[in-house]
Amino acid sequence: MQIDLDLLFTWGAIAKEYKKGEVIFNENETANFYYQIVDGNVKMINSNDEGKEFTQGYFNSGDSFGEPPLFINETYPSIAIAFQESKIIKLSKEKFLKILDEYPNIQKQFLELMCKRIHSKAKSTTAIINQKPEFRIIAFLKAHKKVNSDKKEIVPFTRQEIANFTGLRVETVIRVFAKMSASNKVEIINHKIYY
Amino acid sequence: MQIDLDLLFTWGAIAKEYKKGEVIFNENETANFYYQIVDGNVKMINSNDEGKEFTQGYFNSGDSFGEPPLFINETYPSIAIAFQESKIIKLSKEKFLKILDEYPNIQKQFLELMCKRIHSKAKSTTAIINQKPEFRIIAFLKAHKKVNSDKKEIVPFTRQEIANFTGLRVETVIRVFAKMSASNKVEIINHKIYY
DNA sequence: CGGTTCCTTGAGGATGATCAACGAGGGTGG
DNA sequence: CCACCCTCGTTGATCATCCTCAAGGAACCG
Repeated sequence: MQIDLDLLFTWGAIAKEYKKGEVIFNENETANFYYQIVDGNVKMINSNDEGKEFTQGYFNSGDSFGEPPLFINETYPSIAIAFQESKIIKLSKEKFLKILDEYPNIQKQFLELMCKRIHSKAKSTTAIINQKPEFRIIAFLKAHKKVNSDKKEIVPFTRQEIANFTGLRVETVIRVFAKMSASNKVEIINHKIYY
Repeated sequence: MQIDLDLLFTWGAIAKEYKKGEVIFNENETANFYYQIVDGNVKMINSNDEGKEFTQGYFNSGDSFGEPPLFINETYPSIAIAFQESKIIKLSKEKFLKILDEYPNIQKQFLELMCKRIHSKAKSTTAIINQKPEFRIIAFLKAHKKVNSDKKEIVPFTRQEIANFTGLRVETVIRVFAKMSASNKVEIINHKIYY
């Protein structure tokens, strides 16, 4: 889902550059802007007391993120961080909500987007609860596979990232992949994972 | 969120009675209806191979449920079961989508509802990942506390239900509550939990 | 090259799951 | 009214699993 860039700029949006690792918004902060990535990518995470990280989601060029709190007067449940150097469009909450009022079609697309998010969150939560690390990891791999072909593709995530997504530890992820490789569920060539 | 009953009936909705434990829709089933509870309540769950249950959510009188797949052409990610004898309104997907088109205000309310769901799912997933059973349970208690008073209220869930929600086992839940009672984080009077 | 960042392996320990058995309460029908 | 049943709560013992900690090794990039 993305709103047309020209439209955004017409309504007074500005583009901002974020450095790698820069915080875009913080947990518990009030939501004042609509964000849409022009170029780069963003991760949303939570970290607990001991510094363990949990990744809520990755967002790439063209994606918007952090919308839900705009609609319901809630603070952000997670931190958003630029994962690489990124160019991101910001539009004030008021203007954003006005756009939705003016263009019912855009509103509908957002409704659909939110439904997709709920659906995928329901699936991933189920996978996480299901305990078995291998199960969690396979669910992650399936969810993030671009094409649905049978052909194995390289997995563009580090083991640490997969750990953060699945709520496991790096070492566990590594050991599970070793087992999965032995049973031909994935291929590992030169440390790179193919699924 | 609920659509006005008269409006629903005008559009051809019918009310159906479900017995306690009756399945309303199944996992992986195609979504053909909009459901709204008139009376009773419904739980959405997933169970894994070993029969362990995970509760995605409870829904009560006035709530609608199972909407996301209607918008995105996906199957249901979970099972919906009547938790008590319940009276539930069904409206065909086509008619439901037409209502949303005709009444932008209703569509907007659904958008807000979906945002609330995402928000609370983000919060509960974070709590679950956070590992520590006590942490998970406290998050559950907080999320389900009706009033936000300091006064302790009775917790209207069985330990099994809390276990299913938090992804823990009953015995673990019991032992954690025993500890929490000792440290005055909850009160337990006659097996009933107050938080 | 030299420094990051990422990956790997092993040993040991903590913790929640599992299994099994029993207790307690509440409702129902004879 | 009480005997029974059914659901819910409780407890202890044992086990499997993943986390932790520690120490290196490999790959990649300027």
